[in-house]
Order: sequence, then C-alpha cells, then structure tokens
Amino acid sequence: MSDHPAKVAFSHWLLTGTIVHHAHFETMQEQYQVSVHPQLIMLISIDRYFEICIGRPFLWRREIAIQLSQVIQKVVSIPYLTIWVEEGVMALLLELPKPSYEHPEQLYSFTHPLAEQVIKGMADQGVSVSIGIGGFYSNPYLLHLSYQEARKSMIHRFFQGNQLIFHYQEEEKREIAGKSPLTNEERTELQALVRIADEEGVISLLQLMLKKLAVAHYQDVEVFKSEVTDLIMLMTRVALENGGNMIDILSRNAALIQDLYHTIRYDHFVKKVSTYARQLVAQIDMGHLGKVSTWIRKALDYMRANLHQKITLVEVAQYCSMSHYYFSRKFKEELGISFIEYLNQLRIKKAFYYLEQTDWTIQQIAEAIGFDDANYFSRLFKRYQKQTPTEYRRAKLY
DNA sequence: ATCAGCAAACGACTCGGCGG
DNA sequence: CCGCCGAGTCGTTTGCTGAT
Repeated sequence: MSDHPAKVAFSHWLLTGTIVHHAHFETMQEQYQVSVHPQLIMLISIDRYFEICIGRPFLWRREIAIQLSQVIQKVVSIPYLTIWVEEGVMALLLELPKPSYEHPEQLYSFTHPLAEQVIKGMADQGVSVSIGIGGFYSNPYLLHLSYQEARKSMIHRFFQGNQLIFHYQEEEKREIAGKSPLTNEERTELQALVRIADEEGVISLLQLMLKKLAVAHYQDVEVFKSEVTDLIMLMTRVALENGGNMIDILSRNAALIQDLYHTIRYDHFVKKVSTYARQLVAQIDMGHLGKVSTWIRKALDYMRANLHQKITLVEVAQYCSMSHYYFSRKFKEELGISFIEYLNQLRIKKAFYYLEQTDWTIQQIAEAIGFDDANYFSRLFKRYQKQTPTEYRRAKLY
C-alpha cells in the first residue's frame, strides 16, 4: 500500500513539480524509501462524488476509498504510487514497463485496458468512476505535467461521470474534428435494429455509439451534441418509414432536440436519448403487433436478439417453456403468420439496410442476418420483394 | 379449455451445378 | 468469384387423439 506517509509525501512532490527544489530524484527515492519511478498519471474520479455523499455516513467515504485501493492493488501489476488529490479523486502514479512510447497508440494500448479494468472493478462494487490519463514523461521532474494533462482531459463538466476514459491529447485532434468516430456499419446496424424493433439491441448499440462520440469530442460538447442529433434523425426517419405515427413522432422529436440543447449533464443526456429511442421502437412495434401475449413478446425479443444466428422453432419454444407443436400453433393464431414466415420477414427487413448502405456481398449480408446459405437468402428475398437482392441494390443505387 | 404427442403433408432449407 | 436455379433432405405445420 502506498498510504504510507513517506510515499504520500513523495507522490505530492512529484505531482506539484516541486521535487526539483529539494534534491536529486534518486536521493529523494532513497530518503523516502520509494523504489517506484513513475512516468504517467492516471486520475481516477468517483463520478458525482459529492452528490452520492449526501445522506451517507462519514465512514462511507473511507470505505469507498479502501475499495478503490483494493481494486487498484488487484488490477495494477506494475509499480505504482497513489495519492488522494482531493475528495473523490485519486491520482495513480504509474511506472510503465517499457522504457519509451513513441506513438500515442503504444501508450493507449497499455493504459486504456488498465483504466477499463479499474472502471470495471469499481463498477462491480457498485461505484462509477471516470478516468483521465495524462501524457508519458520519462523524466520524473516533468511528471507534474502529466498530472495537469490528466486533469485537463476530464475538465468538461458535461462529460463528467459515466465511466468514461479520457486520454489527454494535444490540439492536433481539432484538425480532424470533422471526421466522425462512428462507422457506417454502426449507423446501418442502428437503422436495421430500429426497423426490426429490437429495443434492447437499439439501446445497447446507441449507448456504445454515444460513448464513442463522447470520448472523441470531449473537448467540444457542441460537436458531440450535433452528432447525436444526426443519430436521432437517422432513427426517426426509419420509424417514420416503417409505420410510426408521424404527428406523435415529430412532436416528440422536436421536444427532445430542444431539451437536449439545454441538457448540461452527460448521463441525463444519454437517458433522454435512450427513452426517445424506446418510444420510436414502440411505435414500430405497435404498427403490426398491437397487443400480444407476454410469451409472444418474449419469443419475439429472443428472435430479434439472435437474428444473426440460426434460430429454430424448437429452440424458441423451449425458451418460452412450451412444446414446439403448441408454440407453432399459438404463434400463428396470435400473429396471423407462421413462425418461419415471421422470422424470415424480420431477416429480410434487416437485409434492406445492409443492401442499401453497405457494399457487403450477398454472402456477407446473408451471414449477418442468420442465413447459412446466400442462395437461399437470394431466393427468399425475391419471393418477398419480387426482385433479387442485387437487383434491389442496383435499383436503390441509381 | 389447455396443452403435449404422434404422424403425415408441406415447404423451408441445403447441396451441387451452371452462367455471367 | 458471385449470384441464380433444380432436386433432395429435413425442419415445420397441422389434423387428430388423449391427459389434465
């Protein structure tokens, strides 16, 4: 443990950059009996610390500090020192294994997984933390710069909280600000999931995308917000194209965009966007489902979530604790079409987006939507759409 | 009324071959 | 190599029966 007063004092010298006034680094190390040679600072901040402190006993603060120390001890296998720089914020001074890190990527590939482990370790204890990571300095006299960078990286109050990791970067990033961190595949997948009304799928992908945007645009909330607005419009369009109530959706949409503009906390922002996405999905769902029994809903959720792989009637029936004979019968009774028919429609719906918005081969698309055989997919597509997948793609393109 | 099981019919899916 | 088509295989559906 580095709670030892000498180590704390030593860490303090390093963070404040005042060590140089006192003595040589090695002399200090001997004097304080510290063998660690830190080159990088990771700041671990307990999310919304003061907010969660309210109403808790004072001892709780100590408990949470001990938990964090334990997690660090468990996941950090390299030499380190720790020091609380303020309530709820701990600095982790790390001695990295390799002598130099010429490219930022080399550094990230080491520090990022470590930060993720700390976040996960604390999340397991029910505590959310965010982490800011400063630059690498082999010279210990410059370590205070790493500390300042780590602080700077997490300075924007909008993004505070929610288990995000920020790497300090020079201004260089500004140049490529026009480039979105999201891939076309992710956008396409999001649209496809909205279309098949896979609520959980939409939410988890959406949250992943928001996180990516947050990390990429932590220096500029406005850019972040405008990218998210694009995503919202993307989902809205799909909902409108697929039978959502236009007046209802558009009024909610307008209210949301207004609201988001004034939202000053990232977690609230994410929650509002998620709620809106759920409402959109519900709109599509209602178009053809209306009210169905809970077991049907359960079966459909299962089918949507596993669409990318082989799904059999027996498997879904088992999932719903029914015999497959009975399941097959009741399924058709409630939805008007057979199990396999419904499953195929779901798959074909998803295929539209891949055809329109990716350049994947028919084989790749077939695999992505759970068909082993691209030939079969082609034929099925033709039956529903009166044209083959390639014809459909060409028609959409020109 | 609800549900499971059997058997037969049906059609969804696979495999191999063909054309662009 | 990619995508489409024909024939065979096997999973799905459905009528019927019987148990709870």
